[in-house]
Amino acid sequence: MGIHDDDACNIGLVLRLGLSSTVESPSKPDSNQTPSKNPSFLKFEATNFDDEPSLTLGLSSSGGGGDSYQVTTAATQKVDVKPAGDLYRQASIVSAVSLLSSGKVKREREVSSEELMEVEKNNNNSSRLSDEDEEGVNGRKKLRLSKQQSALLEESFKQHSTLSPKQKQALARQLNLKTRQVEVWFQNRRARTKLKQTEVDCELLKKCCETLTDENRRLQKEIQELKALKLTQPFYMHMQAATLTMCPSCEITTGVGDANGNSNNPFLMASKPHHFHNNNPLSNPSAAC
DNA sequence: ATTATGGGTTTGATTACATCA
DNA sequence: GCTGATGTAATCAAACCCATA
Repeated sequence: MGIHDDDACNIGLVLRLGLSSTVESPSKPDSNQTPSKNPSFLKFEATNFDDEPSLTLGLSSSGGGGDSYQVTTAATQKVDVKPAGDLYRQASIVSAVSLLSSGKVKREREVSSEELMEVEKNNNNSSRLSDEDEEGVNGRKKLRLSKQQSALLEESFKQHSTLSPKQKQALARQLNLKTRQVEVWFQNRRARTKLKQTEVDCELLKKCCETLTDENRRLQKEIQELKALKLTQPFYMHMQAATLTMCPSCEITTGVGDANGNSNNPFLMASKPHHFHNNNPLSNPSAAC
């Protein structure tokens, strides 16, 4: 799966505050969806006190929109595997890399010429089911890739997160590894990249959740204040309501007569800071604004 | 300063299962 | 429907790292 670093930034938040006690996300994933098909879906239920304004924050790999309470991120797209040209282009890199046996890295595996011969021999046996060879004799001896091998694998992974059989074989030859080992390395790399990205998404959503919870609490308080105000001066508020308009996307209430937002109306909400009007995607859930 | 060691982390490998041609 | 190839998810365990005594 090709997960790009900037995916984490490609998140839009929408916050709606309503008086109903339930909030439904129309674009939430199908409940039958298996985790493997939508692994990045996460959902948080924010505070919901007094059965009034409630908040749901979700993450889906599909684009959310409309009235959904969702955070969306474009994650885990499958990357098309192109023909092997890119890999072959790297052959010269590997050749050079294989000459650089510095031995300065503590964990780096020293590869003797005998080992290389052995691996080369094993490369001829590249079938998925026929790589069992030496395992049974020596027990589970774990291979440690050299720094150069790891570097080339990483380089290849940057270009293709999955490899065709021919690409695997070519790369295995260049690395003096078995095809199966290259295959396993890519499997693990994909899995761990995905896990890492999920953790990043999770942290991001936690922060979003905290932000939105605070905002929810603030708006809840604001509603209570307005209700109290309405009770004390019902007739005056009724008259003022006719002069108010509301932004449909972010529900900022403004006066009609003043384009600058200035008003001498003492009951307008504009005196409170509107937290979402900045460029920070984390604290700017209302993309519509 | 050196060494042993225990715990945490990284990573190569295996297994089970799903999907698709 | 069966089969083989290949993918993901979960897991194991060797190798490594590092703080501590």
